[in-house]
Amino acid sequence: MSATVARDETGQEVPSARQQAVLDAVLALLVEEGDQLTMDAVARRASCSKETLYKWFGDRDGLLTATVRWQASRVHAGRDAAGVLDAATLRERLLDFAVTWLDVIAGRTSVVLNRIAIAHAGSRKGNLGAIVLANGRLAIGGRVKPVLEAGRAAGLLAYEDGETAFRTFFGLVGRDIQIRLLLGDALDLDAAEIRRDAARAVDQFLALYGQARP
Amino acid sequence: MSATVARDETGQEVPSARQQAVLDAVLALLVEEGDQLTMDAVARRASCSKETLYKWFGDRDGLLTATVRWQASRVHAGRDAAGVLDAATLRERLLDFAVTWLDVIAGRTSVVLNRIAIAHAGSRKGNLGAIVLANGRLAIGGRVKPVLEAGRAAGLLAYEDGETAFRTFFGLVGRDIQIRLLLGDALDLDAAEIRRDAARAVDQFLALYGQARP
DNA sequence: CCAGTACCGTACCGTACGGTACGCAGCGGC
DNA sequence: GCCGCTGCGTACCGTACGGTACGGTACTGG
Repeated sequence: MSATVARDETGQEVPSARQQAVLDAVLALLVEEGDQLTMDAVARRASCSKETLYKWFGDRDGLLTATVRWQASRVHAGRDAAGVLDAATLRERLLDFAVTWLDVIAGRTSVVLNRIAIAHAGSRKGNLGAIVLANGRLAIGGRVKPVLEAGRAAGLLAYEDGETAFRTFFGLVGRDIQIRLLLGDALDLDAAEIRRDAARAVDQFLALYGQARP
Repeated sequence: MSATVARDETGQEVPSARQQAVLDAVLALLVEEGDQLTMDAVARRASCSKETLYKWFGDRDGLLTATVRWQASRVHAGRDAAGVLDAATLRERLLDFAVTWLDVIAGRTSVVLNRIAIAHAGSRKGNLGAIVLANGRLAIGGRVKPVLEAGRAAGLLAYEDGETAFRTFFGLVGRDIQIRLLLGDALDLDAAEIRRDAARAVDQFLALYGQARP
């Protein structure tokens, strides 16, 4: 109940350096060991006592939640410089989103964390799922939609419902990749393939929603 | 080791009526209780003994595998009458696939089974994931691609790689729906919305790949 | 009528794992 | 130096659950 814990701009507690090390250990274990993560293993890996884990994170769910948040806090990078768009810039911005998104969902960490969250959503108390959703699908949506809006304002895109347009973009980019990875399909994408996929998705999106500037 | 078990055309054993009842009990429990499925619960629900469960299915994994296969065997309906396509028929066939697919992935059973399979894929022995994949994504792919081929043969579609074209179709239909449901997002689609979504996806797909018959 | 088989119900076992208790070392404050 | 605090290491507890054993019942074939 100390009043000295740091908090970020949204009021979330930000873990101390030692706690971050513990959370990184959790991520490492998750990636290496598949998901049968035990508190003992975490304590051993992080060289801390189980009692400390329980003191800091409450229980196993708390540890998982903190881990997911911690990972999420790393992904939020990316600049969204605003301003009036031209066609080339719009394309480039969409391409950037697409590449970033594919990089994320194709990463081992994302796959494992999504698996955890999905399993969690299956057994009541589905806040983990909500967190992952908020920091994945919804976060990228929140960042892409303003770009689409700017594109429409500049006369480069035509659509009625921004949500629908974004979800189409999402579908064109992700296709079956995420579900296949979650289900254990090998399917490793290298950077070149990701760029190709992203470019194809952007081309298709612009073919559907783009229009020449009037 | 009785030699009298029935087998289907692919050599899979097909469960007896009593066994089917057990598997249905598993499905019901899965849907009702989230996924913390215990052998005790199954035995109680199906009014059979645990010993029988182990005799029939080997172990818990075997029971899960049989359940997934059993559910998969139900979905394989759907006529694929071949022949030369005209534009309206092609559209209708694609629409039918899209509606069917959305119906499946939006169903409680599919969500729960996918969750099980994904959790399973996270902890070694990922055959459950492979089975779900084979009967979901891959099965529908196998059925859609011939239709696309027929459309191309009829000069109604233009594409180079059938796999890519199909995956685009898949992305346009599914978008973020499956991952959101798996993560516990409420998002309940009624039949009308599914039809709208499916129609939009087909329109978009034809906008990308369709061409007037020369 | 008996033997064999199939299966239900239930008691039981072993263990893995979440969670707690306790001893001990390092360290800052008085 | 002594005291309290934080946190490591480890031993420990309780329980849920996978898997097994066993007794009892119904049915079938001989």
